[in-house]
Amino acid sequence: MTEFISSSLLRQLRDRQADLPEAQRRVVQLILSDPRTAVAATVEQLAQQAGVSMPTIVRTARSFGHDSVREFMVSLAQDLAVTGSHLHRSVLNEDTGPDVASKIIHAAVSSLTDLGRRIDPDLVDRVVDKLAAASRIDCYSVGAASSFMASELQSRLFRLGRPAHAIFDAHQQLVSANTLGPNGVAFVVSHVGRMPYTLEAARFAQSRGATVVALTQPGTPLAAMADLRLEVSVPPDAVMRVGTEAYLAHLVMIEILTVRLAQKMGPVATQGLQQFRQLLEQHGFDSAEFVGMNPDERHHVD
Amino acid sequence: MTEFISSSLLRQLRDRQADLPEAQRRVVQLILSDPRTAVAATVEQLAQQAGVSMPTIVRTARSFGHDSVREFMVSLAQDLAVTGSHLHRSVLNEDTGPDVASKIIHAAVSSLTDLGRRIDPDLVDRVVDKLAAASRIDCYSVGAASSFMASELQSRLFRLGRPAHAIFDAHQQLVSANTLGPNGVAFVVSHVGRMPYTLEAARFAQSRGATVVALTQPGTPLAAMADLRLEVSVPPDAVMRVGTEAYLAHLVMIEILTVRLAQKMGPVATQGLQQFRQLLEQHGFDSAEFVGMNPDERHHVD
DNA sequence: ATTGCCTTTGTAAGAAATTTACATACATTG
DNA sequence: CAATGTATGTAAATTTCTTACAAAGGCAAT
Repeated sequence: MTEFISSSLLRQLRDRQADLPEAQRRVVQLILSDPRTAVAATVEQLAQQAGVSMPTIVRTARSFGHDSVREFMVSLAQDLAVTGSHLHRSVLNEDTGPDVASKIIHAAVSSLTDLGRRIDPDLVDRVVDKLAAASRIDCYSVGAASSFMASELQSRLFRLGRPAHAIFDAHQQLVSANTLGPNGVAFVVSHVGRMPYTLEAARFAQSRGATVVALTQPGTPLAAMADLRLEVSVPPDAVMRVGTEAYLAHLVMIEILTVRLAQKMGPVATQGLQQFRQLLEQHGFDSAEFVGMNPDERHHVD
Repeated sequence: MTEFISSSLLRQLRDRQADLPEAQRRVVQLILSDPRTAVAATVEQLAQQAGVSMPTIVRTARSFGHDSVREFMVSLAQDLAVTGSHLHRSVLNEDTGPDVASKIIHAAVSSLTDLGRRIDPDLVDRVVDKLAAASRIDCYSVGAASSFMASELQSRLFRLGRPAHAIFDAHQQLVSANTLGPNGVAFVVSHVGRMPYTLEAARFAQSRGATVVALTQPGTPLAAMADLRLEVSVPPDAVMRVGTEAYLAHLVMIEILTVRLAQKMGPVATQGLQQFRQLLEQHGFDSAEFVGMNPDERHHVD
């Protein structure tokens, strides 16, 4: 239903401005220098400020593939809301408190929208089908972060009635790999994707007929060997920024997978979940804090 | 520098439509029924489709505090880019794969932008100052998710040279609380914020003079007793409880805190961090995988 | 070097869209 | 049942956007 917007108009403006004729380049520079003001301006104002004629504004809009200035502006406005005009996203020392918060949030948001652009629904569905049919799903991971992801995934799968386990210990991963068999799935979560022991376990599982699903970034050894690659690429971190964006992307990916799985497994699973939650709450547990959430609660499938 | 946009225009449209006169209500309904088309439409088209006159469109724009239709549309476009028009954001059974992904991502994004709107930079700075000055920072948490958050926080603080510990065990939380003292900080992470033991530990720490910082949702017992409340509320229409969105918000909040802390602690800390990363990478590690790891867990990798 | 063509740009007219001014209809209240 | 106020539409006025066309400059081929 909803389409993701083409691709950052702001970025296009920045990247292609050099190829443009003089007058249009000035227009682009003006827009780039203060996009928030620019979206609100009329063609006349823009022309005046950039020191060009009105038709040049129209031409500029057309240069970027829009039929009318109006359309171009709408596009720009949407883009602006997402990227917040932070083409330079690293936090600087002189940034004030609000700046820091805003930049970090914008970076997070744009990494998620990026995920949305890159995601391949067919691949997701193939993974989901695999998960739905698997005789066993073992989630391997390394590192605190990935461990959390793996156990989050495991608990969600488990609550959907799928036989899932989370395995963090390298040795136990090998043991698991040995027994997965042709209908088993080894779901490996590792952003870096080059942890020898875990890789070895995955390869072993694969050699015994299991399917290896990898949640990792593109170009890693893990991605290379996996049967199904859920690739999440994240912009390289600037100075102080550490992997938050990868976590966010992983979490969201896991949510997408499990929601889709719940949906595909139909009302039976969905109902079961609801009952489960009620049960938990009757006993005074808070299901959410308990084991992460179930997909059904948030995006209740009905 | 960057300002966050007022507050969801789409939501306003939905909520206030009942109070509007007939003709304007029809306009709002038309917009709401297909916002993507609406932003691109002209006043004339809109008027025709809604079965009203052109001035009514102008009036509607003004009803929502905008001087011109143009301004109104820009606002709408920005809003649309963020919330993706999913006012009803639950996933439906008939949604296709792309729909599901899109809805989930939009939900995640809008919960983050929401965080951006609500965040109080002064409060953040007060917390940061506390963390910078603390003689000890103990991070308490409960549940798989929060545990991850707490250790993530701990390891970041630790790498900034702050004496931080992550404590998940209720009993050990009490022990810690006993020894924190007046310059200590108990940083409690719990979205639900009503876990008796942990609460007790926090109260105990407080009674002994320590500062209690809480990362939780508004209105919880934890929020009520904390000295400094970092409140994260999941979007109001998020039906049930914690889910991915709360995690995302927590992670981002932690990032904001630690980045700000690094910044305030000056170039020394920042440099240290950079050197640390370089060191890791020289040794073939990817710093990303380390994030969230306790230093003593490092041997898992390699 | 000059001609001719192509590209870039601006001017000014034209078209389209938006806003205002005003009039009408309907309801509400004294 | 007037009188006032609100809600709406009509049509004109205004603003904004687009097109047509012409001028200026550059580049290649003669």
